[in-house]
Order: sequence, then structure tokens, then C-alpha cells
Amino acid sequence: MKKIKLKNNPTVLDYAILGLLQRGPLSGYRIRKIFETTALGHYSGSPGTIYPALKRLQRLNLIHHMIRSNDSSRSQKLFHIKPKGTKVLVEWLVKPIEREDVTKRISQLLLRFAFMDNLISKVQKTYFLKSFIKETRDYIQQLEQNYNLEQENMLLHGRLALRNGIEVYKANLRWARNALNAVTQNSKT
Amino acid sequence: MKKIKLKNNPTVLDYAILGLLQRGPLSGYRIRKIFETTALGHYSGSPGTIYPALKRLQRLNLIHHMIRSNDSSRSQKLFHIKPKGTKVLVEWLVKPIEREDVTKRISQLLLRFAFMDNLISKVQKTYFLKSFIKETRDYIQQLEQNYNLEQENMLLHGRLALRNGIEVYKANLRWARNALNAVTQNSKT
DNA sequence: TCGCACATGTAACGTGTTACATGATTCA
DNA sequence: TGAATCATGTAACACGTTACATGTGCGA
Repeated sequence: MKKIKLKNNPTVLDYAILGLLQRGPLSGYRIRKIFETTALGHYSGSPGTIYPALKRLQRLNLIHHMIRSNDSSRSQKLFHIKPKGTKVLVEWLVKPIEREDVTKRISQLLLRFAFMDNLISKVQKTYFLKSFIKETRDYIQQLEQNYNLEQENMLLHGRLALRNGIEVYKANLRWARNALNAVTQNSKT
Repeated sequence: MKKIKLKNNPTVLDYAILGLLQRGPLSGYRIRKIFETTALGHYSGSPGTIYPALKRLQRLNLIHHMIRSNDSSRSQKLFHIKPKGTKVLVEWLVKPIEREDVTKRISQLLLRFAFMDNLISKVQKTYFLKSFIKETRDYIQQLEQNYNLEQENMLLHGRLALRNGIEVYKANLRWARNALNAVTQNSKT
């Protein structure tokens, strides 16, 4: 008896698009340009990625589009987020942080953080950052332990590469502590 | 007229496997465990990833295996790297660093660095690190500029997320400078 | 004898990559 | 008039994910 798994969950790219559309409607082309030019753009903005993703999001009923062809303008599909899209986005934002999110998908966590502004409560934001801090602190400790134990067995480059991991995670930890400050200091609830 | 592209280049995972096998023969299972347990393991060690990858590397003539079934031991395929495998690995290690390597694939650069020990010359290592430093420095500058220009338009979380990027890249830069020191201080040529 | 670690694989699926493809508008 | 930018899409391909599948050896 085979378990058939219907995979209709959005991908990270989908969430990134939802996060952008949350701020206001955009055309596929605009979305592509944002991914190509801004900092949060290691999500490839190639047409072969974006247009299928937009189709997917429409199929999932998370976005819809209107064709803008008003007088002498180029034909353009303007995509809007639907209430269900916002709901799905928010669910993603408040998902509890697991160890593996920190160790393997930290850029995803940053993407989540970047979209939180008006969508979740201050309590949820601080909970996110506190979890981030906890998991990061624990992971650094684990890496340090590893470093101390294996130091003798490792060659120079392996040792230095591990050192890089530790330093980068420490930078993330420092950042998160600052961010927690900034978020709690912020007046809005 | 269609251009048919024969895609027979190794993937990042393939290079990671080659890098491991460079140190000595391993079974598929061992490789999986390394990816699952060590720091350089956001490369999934699931069987559905590793075994096909090993097959691929054999097809590319970069590795070969011997079956070890000596007395009462479990059947096990021991994979060895071939000279051609080493050659391909080294070519990857010394590939010039482009801007996009730093902005989008920095973890790949660290993986490359981790495997360099006995495979390339000190000159090549320092060249790698100097390029790394240059591109990282430039990218940080670009991010800072972006930060200063867009600061007013961005909401708190976007601003903080961008800040994270800057801080993480700064940590990478500091690390690279230290690593350059460590590599040049190292006596072997 | 039960469960865990060791050990190797296959199949379905969906996504991202790359390349191809088309057409309008703007500006030098 | 030609190039660059705006704008949207499709098709082939291959990789990684997930789930399924099987079997051995060892220790409690």
C-alpha cells in the first residue's frame, strides 16, 4: 500500500514572493528584478523560475493577478496577494525554530525575519529572536567542542574552515542580540 | 538548430565526495554518516542522494570501488578516487573566484578551502584567499552603500536583515585575513 | 529475540537551471 | 535603425527530497 503524498506546500521561493507581494502588487518582471538586484537575491530571478512559481501560487490560491493594459502601456500582469496567501505567509513566519533551521537553513530564517514587520506581534518577534539566539548559542558550543576535540586530527585547512563556521555563527549571535534590542525598543506592540 | 548541452560536470555534492575520498577510501555509508554528523554537512546524507552521486562519479570515471567481503564482514563497497578524480577536484579548487561566488555561493568557497591542504601550492592558496578578501571587501562596501541609501525606505526588519548580511560578510572578511596569515606562516611550500 | 547500527539501493516527484523564444517601447 | 530595457513565457534536463525496500551483525 503506497502512501501518496500530495506536495502542495510552498517552496522558499514561494514564500519570498509572498513576502514581496505583501508590501504591494508587483509584476513578474519586477519580482525578477528585485531578486536580481537586491541583497536578498540569491533566489534566482530567471524567468524559468519566477513565472512557474507565480503559476504555482495561483494554483494554491495564494495570489491572483490583474492585467493592466491601460492606454499605451505594455501588457503587464500585476500580482496581488490574497488573504489566504497572507495567512500562509504568517504561518511560515511564526513556525518554531528547530536546530536544523540554524545549522542548515539559516538564510531562510533571515528571510523570515525580514518579512515580519507588520505581520506578527512583538511577542512573536521576540520569541523568534530568543529561539534564534538559543539555538545559535548551542550550535556554536557544539562546533567549539568539535573544534577542540578534532583539532589534532585535522589538517590546517579543515581546521580553518571549521573556524570560519564558528566565527560566522558568532556574528549571527551578536546580530540577533542587537536585533532583539532593536525590536523590543521599538514602540509598537 | 538546437544546442544540446551534455551536462556531465560534477555537482557540488560530487566535489564534496571527491574531497572526502581524496583523504582515503570510504564506503557509501561512511560518507553518509560524515555528511550527517560533521559540520560540513548541510549536504544531505540520505541514501537517495549519496548512492546516485557515487554512481554518477563512477560514470564520469572519477572514482572506482572495490567490494570488501573479507571473512564474516558485511558486504561493503569501498570507494577510491582515481587520478582523473583528483585532477577534476584540483581544477575546481583553483577556479578563479567571481563576484557571484561570494554573493551567492560562499559556502561552496569554504568547502573548496577545506579541501586544499595537500592538493595545491601555497601560491595558489594565498591567491584564493586574496581573491576572497577582495571580492568580500567590495561586496561589503556595496551592501553598506545600499544600507545607507535605502535605510529610510526600509522598515525595521528589512534594515536589520540587511545588517545581518553585512555583519556576516565582515566576519568572513576577518576570517580570511587570519587564514591568509595562517597559510603564509605555514612552512610548507 | 528484539532492536539498533551497519549497509546499499530504487522510484516518484517537483523544483531550479539553462536555453530558447517572442514582442513592445524607449532612447541614442 | 539598432540596442537596451521592459515584459512574459515554454521545454529539456538533472538533481535532491522523500519514501519505500531489503538484509546482516551485534549487543542487551
